[in-house]
Amino acid sequence: MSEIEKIMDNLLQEMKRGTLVLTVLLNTDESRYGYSLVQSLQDKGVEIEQNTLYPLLRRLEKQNLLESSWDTSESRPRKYYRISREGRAIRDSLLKEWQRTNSLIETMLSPEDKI
Amino acid sequence: MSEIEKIMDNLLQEMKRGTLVLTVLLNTDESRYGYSLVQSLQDKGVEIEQNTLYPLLRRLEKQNLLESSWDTSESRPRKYYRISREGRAIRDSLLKEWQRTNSLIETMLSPEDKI
DNA sequence: TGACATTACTGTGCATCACACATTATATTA
DNA sequence: TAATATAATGTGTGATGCACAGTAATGTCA
Repeated sequence: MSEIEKIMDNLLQEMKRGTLVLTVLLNTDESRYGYSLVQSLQDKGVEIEQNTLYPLLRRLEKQNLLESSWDTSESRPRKYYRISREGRAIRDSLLKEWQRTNSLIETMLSPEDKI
Repeated sequence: MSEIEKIMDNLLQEMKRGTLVLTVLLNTDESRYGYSLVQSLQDKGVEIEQNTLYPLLRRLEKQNLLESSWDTSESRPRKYYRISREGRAIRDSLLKEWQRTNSLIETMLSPEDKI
């Protein structure tokens, strides 16, 4: 991988980081378990790996943005996560901020701003 | 500051991080020096501090995404930065990725996705 | 039986920003 | 004249958080 590709990768990664939490919070209105979240996010075009998502889920639970419960009725036990009240508040704020930033970027693209 | 506010701050910060580089690259089509960039970005609603921007500018220069030149003709010397050819390529890719992510988020908000 | 899918968890390293601090010069005001 | 504000650039440290590279175990299908 060339130097410039490495730099590009880093920057893309950095950009993705900020959106991961929002993405998760936008997809846990219904209870979800880690593995299924990985699958469905990937289906939607969000590249996320297990070893990124699992620690993230646990962190969000610790911060009380997600609630969890085990389902042991099936053969393989699954840990289900669902967004909490606080999580919804955070999600909405993050969303607002995202949209604000998006407007800013659009503005920066507009012709009068480009000279 | 309450626990939840701290969490919120962290997340907002995290989200901002990924966009800083793009923001800078979108505002250096004309030569700019650090101080003026801070001012104009703040005017546009992008909160950025000197001690964040200056290291960032130097990093981007090191990565050849920005080019710099000193203007010593005025009383106070100023270091001007301008986006490079590689910088433009990176900027365009980042922008595409941003817009792609924005679409994803919009999709996640759509009713059929919310059950 | 062997390969692959499903499901969860962990430890280390690297990159980056925020915060605090430092430095110099000029302009303004007390 | 002294103090303060503004212009302008720089550095060092700490916290955070993801990616990468694993481990582990069960279920399914060829």
